[in-house]
Order: sequence, then structure tokens, then C-alpha cells
Amino acid sequence: MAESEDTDVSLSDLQLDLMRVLWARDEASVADIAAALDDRDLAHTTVATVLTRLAKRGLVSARRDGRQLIYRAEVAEPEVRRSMVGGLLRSVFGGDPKALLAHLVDEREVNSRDLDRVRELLARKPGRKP
Amino acid sequence: MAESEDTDVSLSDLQLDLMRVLWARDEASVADIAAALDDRDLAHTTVATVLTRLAKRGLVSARRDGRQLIYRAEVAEPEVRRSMVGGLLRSVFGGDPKALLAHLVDEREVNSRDLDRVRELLARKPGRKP
DNA sequence: GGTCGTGTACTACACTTGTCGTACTACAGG
DNA sequence: CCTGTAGTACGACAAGTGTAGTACACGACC
Repeated sequence: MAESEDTDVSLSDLQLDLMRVLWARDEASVADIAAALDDRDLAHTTVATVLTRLAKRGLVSARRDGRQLIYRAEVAEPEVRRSMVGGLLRSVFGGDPKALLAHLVDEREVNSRDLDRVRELLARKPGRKP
Repeated sequence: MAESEDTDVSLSDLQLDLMRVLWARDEASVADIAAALDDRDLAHTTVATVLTRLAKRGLVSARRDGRQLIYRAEVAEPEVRRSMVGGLLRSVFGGDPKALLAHLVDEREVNSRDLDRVRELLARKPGRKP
């Protein structure tokens, strides 16, 4: 193994929006991304800047195609999700996932039907290495 | 009703640490807080600065006692939790709490036993408007 | 009453993020 | 071959955060 170094991958809303485009289409030019995010109404240079900074962090990579740069995500969505949920878990729930689950229930974000459904899926899916 | 205006209360780790002290003891001086956070090894002035900024955001209030300032939290912990979980939900899970629940299960953060336990609590607690 | 200590207020600096504008460069078309 | 256009690279600026130093004021002790 050469480059691991993941851990605290925490992204802002904007960064997440850019990454989502990359996650959806595997590769995209600045123009593609700006187009996909046109509801945000950002200048092309803004998108380019954010992408550059993301690249500096190693979260995306760029390939040159003529004068265009084609970007590609270097971290997968689940990894980012894991990291960000982990961060919230640590900072807000003292690292206890069950506390988050309890919060979700207390706040009526999920109900018993949801729980049942998930538990059922859990039972169905083997879950390697118990 | 007079002052509502909550919504996006998102706090950093440090800010959360300070708030936690306030949540735990209802009122505290800068010295108290610095003492409670001495593992962080912060200068007193650092604590004071953060508190001042928190006060500017209306998240804490200060009362004068001689030359000391006694701080008090103006937002409750559950409110912050709600807000921060809500933020993650929105930005990472497209606002779908069930997606977060699924993530928790997929990542083995919670297992079926936990789900059962919570479902049981849910059943026990009335939970108005089913 | 004068001096000292302590606690606050203010200022500062490095970094990150959101947002662009400007300048440079290199291909494409004539 | 020349010119224009498009796309990148770089620099900038405001706001928020982590972190702390300095300066000032007020009350306590002698």
C-alpha cells in the first residue's frame, strides 16, 4: 500500500455538491460541473477554485484534456459519509452511535416502522464476520 | 413569543466543548470553563475570546459579577443536537433520516439488538400522533 | 491612599472557505 | 501565420475560527 491517509474528510456544502457531481459521473470538466450546479449560479472560476483546493487535499484528481481539466473523485461517497457521520458522532454524541439512534427516534425522524424495516433488512443480509 | 431565531446552530468542536461546560453547570466563569477544559490546555484569553464570539451569536449570555463575567448557555443542548444532526441529514443524506439510519446499520454502528431495544422503548413511550 | 494582581477588552495573525476578477496561454479558424 | 476565444492559474477579499498577547481598569490588601 502506498497512499492511505483518509480519516477526517469533512466537506462543506459546496464541496459536497461538487463531489456529488463527480460521484455521479465519474469524470467531469469544470464546465460540466458548473452546468450541473447552475442552480447555485456560481462563476466558472469559483468552481475551478474549489476544485483546485479539493485537489490539493487529494480528494479529487485532474487529468488534462487539451486545455481542459477533467476531474475525478479520489474518495468515494461512502467514505465521506462515514467520516462525516463519525465526526458528528464524536463531537455531538460522545462517539456513541446508539445515542444518535436514540436522538433520531426522539425527534421522530424515524419511527418503529422504519426500525422494523431496517431490522428486517439486517436479518436478510448476512453481515459477514459477525 | 419574542425571540425565536434558531435554525442553523452549528458549532465547532471547541465551541461545543465550551457549551458543554455551560450545559453541565448552568453558569460558569471564564476561569471555571478554562479549568474544566484544562486538558485542552488553552490560554484563558482564548476561552474568553470564544465565549465573547458565542455571546455575539446569542448562544450564551454574560452576567457581570464584580470584575468577572459569568456565562450562561442560551441554547439548550438538544436544540444544538437537533440542528447539527439536521444539517448533516440535509447535506449528506439528502434530508432523509432513514438514509442515515441505513448508514448506521450498514456501517455496523448499530446492530439489530440496538434496534430492538430502541423499538421497544418507542413502543413503551406513547409517542403522540402515531 | 497607593500599589499590585487579576480579569476583561481589544487587537492580531494564520487558515479555511465562498466568491470572483484578471491575466496568461494555447488551440482553432481564417 | 495571425488573431480571437476559451479555459486555467493566480491573486484577492470578506467572514469565521483557533489561538494568544497586550493593555487597561478595578477592587483588595497593606
